[in-house]
Amino acid sequence: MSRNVTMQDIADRLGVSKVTVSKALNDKDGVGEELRLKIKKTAKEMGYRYNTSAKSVKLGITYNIGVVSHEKFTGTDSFYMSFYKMISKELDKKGYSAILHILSAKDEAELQLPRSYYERKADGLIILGQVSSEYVELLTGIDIPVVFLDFYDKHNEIDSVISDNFYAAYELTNYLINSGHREIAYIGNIYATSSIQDRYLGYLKSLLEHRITPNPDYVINDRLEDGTLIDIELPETMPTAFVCNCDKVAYNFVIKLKQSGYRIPEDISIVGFDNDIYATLTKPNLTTVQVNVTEMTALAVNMIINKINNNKSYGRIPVKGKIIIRDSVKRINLS
Amino acid sequence: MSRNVTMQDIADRLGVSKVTVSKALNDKDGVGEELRLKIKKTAKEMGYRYNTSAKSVKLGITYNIGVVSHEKFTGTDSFYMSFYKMISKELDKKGYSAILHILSAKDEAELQLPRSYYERKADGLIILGQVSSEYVELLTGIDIPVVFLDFYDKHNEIDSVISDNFYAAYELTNYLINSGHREIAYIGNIYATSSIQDRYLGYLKSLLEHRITPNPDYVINDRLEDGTLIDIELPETMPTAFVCNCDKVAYNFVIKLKQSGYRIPEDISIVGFDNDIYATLTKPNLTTVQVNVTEMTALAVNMIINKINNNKSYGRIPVKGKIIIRDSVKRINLS
DNA sequence: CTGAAAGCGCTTACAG
DNA sequence: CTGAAAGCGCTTACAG
Repeated sequence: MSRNVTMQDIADRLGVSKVTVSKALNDKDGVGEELRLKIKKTAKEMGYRYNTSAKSVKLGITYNIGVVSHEKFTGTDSFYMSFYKMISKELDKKGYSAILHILSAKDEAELQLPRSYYERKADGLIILGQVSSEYVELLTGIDIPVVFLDFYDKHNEIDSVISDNFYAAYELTNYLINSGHREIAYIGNIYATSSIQDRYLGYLKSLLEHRITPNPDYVINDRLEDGTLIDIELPETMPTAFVCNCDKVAYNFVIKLKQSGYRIPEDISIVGFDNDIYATLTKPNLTTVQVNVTEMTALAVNMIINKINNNKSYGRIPVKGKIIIRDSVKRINLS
Repeated sequence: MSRNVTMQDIADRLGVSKVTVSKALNDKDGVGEELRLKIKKTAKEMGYRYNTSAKSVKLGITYNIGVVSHEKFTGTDSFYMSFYKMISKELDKKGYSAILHILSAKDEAELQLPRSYYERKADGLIILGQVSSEYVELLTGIDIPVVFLDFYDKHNEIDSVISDNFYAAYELTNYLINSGHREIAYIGNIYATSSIQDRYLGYLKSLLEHRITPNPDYVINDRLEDGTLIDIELPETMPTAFVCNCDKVAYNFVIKLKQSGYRIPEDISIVGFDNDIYATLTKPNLTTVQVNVTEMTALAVNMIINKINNNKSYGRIPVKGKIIIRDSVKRINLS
């Protein structure tokens, strides 16, 4: 357990220069194959550990990526924390490390950037989930690359990977209509997040395409703009189906419907979004949409690394989700 | 958005030396108060960002902590991911960043340490959750401090913060006995993790203290040693109460009991552990134990930082949990 | 194929 | 209170 073995130490032991050691360990040209092997072997024997900091000073590259997510999205049963986990694994594969920064509401309001930025600990930032447009504005002005994940903003210059909420909601509503439903409501605060909004728009497109006149009473609020869930009010006249903006809300809503005496799916059909734990906790199990976390993660990681290396621009990249058919939708006999 | 402002740049602008700038920005002695203020102001104006890498080369300190957690503990509804989130926030408060490393079963078996170690990206490691004893052995031999969180090993030299599973299970079982129960079973594979084992032992102590002879049929397996949950077999003669090693298992078990025609808590009482999402998903809501994540996190973070700075040793520190009384236990009339 | 020199941005004694 | 000098461990031209 020798303290701080350096390239110089290896060089001394072998009677070569540290330049040669550096080349050998980094698999660069300019070292004989035999010598390279010997150097690597000696490095291992001596317990050499690469000093990333030293490399960073010289090259200005840390091989760290900061991942920023708002505290309001990272509760106990958090989708984004498992997203972060995937990002961390994916970055690790590519030789990078992931530094998480939970963005507090206070720091967001005061436009405080994460430590990894102020202290040059990261070469780029992945923003996981929505932040205020002021904060987006701030992020577009900093001098390291930024990629937005699962969220986009009206700023057209930002690079983002999003799940194709619009298209998925459109398909899901089509599915409902093809199952014979005509009275279909949407549950979600369409001003709270762009996800909820886009899902609403996809729902709306499906309605319009099928010449179903949208009913304003059928757009039902589920939360405050800060994300706090509120009690969902049933409309005066009930539709035959509800599109819920997420499985959790669907779960709560199904309980409420049952308490009001409705049977699912006999009386009321329900679809959710996310395919998270609530989808199968709900009885009957929810027909829902599964976000393709794996692909989104891979894309975002590739984007940030490419942006770091050659400053590429990508724009907004939607990733298709997948409809999971389960037992919460009734097929209505068409008259 | 000037690229790469350095201390030298600030010094030049102000006609002082970079040494003075360094002292001012680090709040060290040796600069006039007025000059210090002027330097800080100029740094801000010029958009100076501290270069941690450069500091690290000189000082050998990265202000990063690696957090290592086994992939098997970090599923979708993961307790450990929210634990990690707390750690990240707590470290941030102290000026550190948290680098997550998901330990794959393969890397664990091959005794591969995380990148943050091999590349000197971290000053210390927090191990979140159980790893194999070979891996623990490996970790005790490395030359940066390590703190184990929510897990300990027979190695007595390791520093660890654990929830006091033993004591909590003891109290929980006492509560059952005080409620009139005498036939009490324990559900959990007592060889799978030290948590499950300690909870079992606390249960056992309570039994012994109350002169209740332990019944071997009342220790019931719930999982394979790799963590995969298995179907729980009901004992031939049913006890009046079950201590489940975690809420999730309790949740599944309650469903099974109901399917077999038992009512909870009228026929069978149940207690869980963890107070996670499953505690309130279970109907009736579970009486359970809440792990004090906040305090455990704060302790672990303090420990690792103190170990880095003055190599202190702590040993095994248990943190008390809190019993949450809900509706899953029946008070039996004592004859 | 191998290596001497310069430099990345910072901090730490030490001298004035 | 202020700063010149040395050095942390590495990499990048460049020369041999």
